[in-house]
Amino acid sequence: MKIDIASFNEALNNSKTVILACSCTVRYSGRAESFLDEGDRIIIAKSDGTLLVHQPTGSTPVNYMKNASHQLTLQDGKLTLSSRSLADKEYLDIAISKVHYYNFSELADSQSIQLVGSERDMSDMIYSNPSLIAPDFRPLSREEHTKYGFIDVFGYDKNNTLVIIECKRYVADLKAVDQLMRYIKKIKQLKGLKQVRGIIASPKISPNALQMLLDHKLEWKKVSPPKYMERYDNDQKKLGEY
Amino acid sequence: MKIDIASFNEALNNSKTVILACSCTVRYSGRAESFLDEGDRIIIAKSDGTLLVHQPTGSTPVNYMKNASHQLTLQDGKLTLSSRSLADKEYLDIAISKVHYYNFSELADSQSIQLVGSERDMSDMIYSNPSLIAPDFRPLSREEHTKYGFIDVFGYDKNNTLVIIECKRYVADLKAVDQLMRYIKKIKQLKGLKQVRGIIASPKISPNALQMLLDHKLEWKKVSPPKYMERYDNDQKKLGEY
DNA sequence: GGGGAGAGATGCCGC
DNA sequence: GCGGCATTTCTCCCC
Repeated sequence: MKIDIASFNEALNNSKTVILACSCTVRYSGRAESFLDEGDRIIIAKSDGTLLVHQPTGSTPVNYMKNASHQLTLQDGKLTLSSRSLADKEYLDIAISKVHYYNFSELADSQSIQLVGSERDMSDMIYSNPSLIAPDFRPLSREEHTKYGFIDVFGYDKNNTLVIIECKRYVADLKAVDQLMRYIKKIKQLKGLKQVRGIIASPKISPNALQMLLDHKLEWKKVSPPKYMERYDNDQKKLGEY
Repeated sequence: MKIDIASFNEALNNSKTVILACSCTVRYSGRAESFLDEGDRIIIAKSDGTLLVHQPTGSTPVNYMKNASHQLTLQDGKLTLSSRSLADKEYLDIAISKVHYYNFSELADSQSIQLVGSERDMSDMIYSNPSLIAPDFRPLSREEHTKYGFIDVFGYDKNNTLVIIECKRYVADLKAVDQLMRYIKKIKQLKGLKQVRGIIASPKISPNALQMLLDHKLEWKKVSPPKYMERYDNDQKKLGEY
């Protein structure tokens, strides 16, 4: 397929979203260096300077650029799409041997995604329902970004011992234990406390992480992140059943 | 633009890569729940069951599916692209109000990317050039996946003290120190050693991470990941200058 | 802009 | 399959 270089570049420079399917090689230089030999790819160029190179399989782009400007050139019969981010010192060059098809249009989207079920939702839930941790647990605050560190929830147990809770939305791993231990060490140091309880709240925990927790006399409490929309949908279904 | 539902579904079911630009809403339910209100998006459906929903800005897909099967349906005048991954219990529905354009074709790509400058390349470099760490450093092995943990490089210094090196390709942070400390603790325990040196090798380190390192009598050595291709290019340029 | 941490993280490798 | 970990991580939030 023939490509109209002038109109293609005009689209790139006029806030259009450009799609190009082609056979090409890709060379990248920036934070690392990469080369991708000849093959068919889908290329997306967005108005914000994003450029994505997708192979026919896989969910992540094989190459990409951010905050870059792109230009299509034809020199000595070689068609090249170049992307440059001078600020980040990143360079990407696509040598195109065959254009399968391309398209572009002005796209408008002012919406942002609403998502439920994050770790933040989990700590909110625990704060509102402290009995999920223990019957006598009293959450004190949810100061994520304070001088004490970015702690998900902390409070006191029935013996007035300070409790630090680290939430994980899926499997808690060794890194989660590292994190909890680091927070506990810092809090002990800052508040001059001898004893602080540490709890990981997650639906699952890896065996090694659990072992490490127990080795350091820390605790695990099984808690799952909330999914309000799902509950809403289920409620709606139930209503419909009547 | 009108869409040919039968041929669209045939493309989805016959290993084609499908591109669709449209105005739509997106609902997802699976590991979490999400909703995205009306706006223009680019949708990519790959032959391996990947589905990506891209907004006109941003480098990451706003929604996505993996290992799913997709189907376009028209019911009561409502055009819907549904993606299902029964194995993962994930569901994504795109309600399409307007089709801007679409395209599909059989894409062939047997290449995989060659990348230089990773953490692995860095540990290889240190293993080959131990003087990057210290004049008398003797690397012993690069057993990344052993019972001792996934240690990048370890060896002995001039006093025959065991040295563990953790490489980071960019800024070493608190998590990197956590990791190094965990490895050291484990090695001390397994080998019954009293003293083990721990070194983070990275081009940069965050102030707090450096503080934490020094607090625990660990060390930082400034090392940058190699970029062979860049060097090759520079050599070529230099050659051209003569 | 840098630091810290989550993510529907993803992808890779090893067991 | 799970576990551990890097990633051109990306993204958000706060200082």
